[in-house]
Amino acid sequence: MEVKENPTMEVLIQETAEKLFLEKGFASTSTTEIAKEVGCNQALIHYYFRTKENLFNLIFEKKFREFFQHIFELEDLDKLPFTEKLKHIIESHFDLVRQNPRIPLLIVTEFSRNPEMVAALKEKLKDVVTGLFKTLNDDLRTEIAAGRIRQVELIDLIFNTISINISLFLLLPVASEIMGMDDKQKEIVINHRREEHVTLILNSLRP
Amino acid sequence: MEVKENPTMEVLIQETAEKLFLEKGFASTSTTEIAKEVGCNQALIHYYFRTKENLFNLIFEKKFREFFQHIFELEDLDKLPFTEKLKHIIESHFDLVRQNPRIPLLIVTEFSRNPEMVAALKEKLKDVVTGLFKTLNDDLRTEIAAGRIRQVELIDLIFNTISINISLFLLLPVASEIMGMDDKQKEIVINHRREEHVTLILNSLRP
DNA sequence: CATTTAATTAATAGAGCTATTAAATATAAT
DNA sequence: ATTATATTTAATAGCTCTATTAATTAAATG
Repeated sequence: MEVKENPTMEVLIQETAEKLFLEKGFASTSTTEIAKEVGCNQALIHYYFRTKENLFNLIFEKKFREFFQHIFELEDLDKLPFTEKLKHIIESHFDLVRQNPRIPLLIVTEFSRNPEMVAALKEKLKDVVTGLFKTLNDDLRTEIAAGRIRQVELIDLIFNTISINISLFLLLPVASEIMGMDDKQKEIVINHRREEHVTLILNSLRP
Repeated sequence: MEVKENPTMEVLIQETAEKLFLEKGFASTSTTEIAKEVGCNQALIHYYFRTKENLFNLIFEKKFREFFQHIFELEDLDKLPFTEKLKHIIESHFDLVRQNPRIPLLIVTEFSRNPEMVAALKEKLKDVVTGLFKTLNDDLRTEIAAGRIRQVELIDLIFNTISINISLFLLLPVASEIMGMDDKQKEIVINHRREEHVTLILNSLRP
């Protein structure tokens, strides 16, 4: 095993492929194009990854896992009161999506191309999900019982959070074009929405 | 001008193309495939529409316009109190997306392929948008002034509604696969979420 | 009916894409 | 230094795709 000093061609290809697949999806990205952007021969991609599908699946799995792991990798929030905890979860999910704005789209579009792939990955989520969900659900039940929060299912709460966060970064490119916004304005909107999402979810939980 | 009795080849092609483009997007749908599904010669598609891009743009514009027009084609809600009006808007937007679950995805993905297209269509929205938004915003300001609703911008309210509605139908295919849901269960979830979306938005507006 | 026009097909040019193979070059090992 | 191994490239087979053209069939018109 050699130590990787400078970016190896293999990783350079993977990084470039990742960028292009996220930008344009599987079908619209050719190995020829990846090679051109990397500055290497097109056959090299097949030398390292054999098929385009292989390369894509590798990247997809990695991104998929990273993305969902981060969602549930929350530091010890135990000490915080429930709404503070929730606020923290919403915000860190928001930040995660902000840093990976195209991954939800990739997952959704890849799913129509190849439903088995996502199905195959669900196992990897099971335990990670049950972990956080169990304690969070206990907390939620306690709050509801104490009358501090309206009757609501955890799954709905999570769905609301994910929905509102991913939609922003899904729609922003289109919306900003329609409204003629520059980068600075987008930045302002994003920061504003970060607060709005917390307000939306937390306010909606009041009994 | 002839009366179209049976579906003409031209419209049959358009309908089939519409179906396939919505299912698999522009890049993954070939004119060869459309022809095969229609049961005609592949050249016929180019005879009627010259290019694949042409055919796609035609369909895209039509769907785009239909979709946004329906959003703002609300019957006279003037008599209703504000929250009732809002409830109605959320629900009818929900129903619109339910009937066209893949169009938001089409718009978003097409936008990365061809940003000018969406930019070009924004004109068609301007007047339609300003119409409803003006009166709705007046209502909203009145409610806020009267202390019946928290301080909120109309644009955020609309963004919240659109986000939560489109996300459901974007994520449901993936989520239902991960959770192993059948059609009946999906139906139940959809109906449940329809109520939850109204609750979420309306509750969040309380001062 | 004869002729013009429209609809449809067969054939194919031309391009790009994926994947493989064999040759060339660089790197490591003995 | 020589051999072995790994990396990279050139060339190309084999597909599939889009678009065009010319030929064929069907429909409409005078």
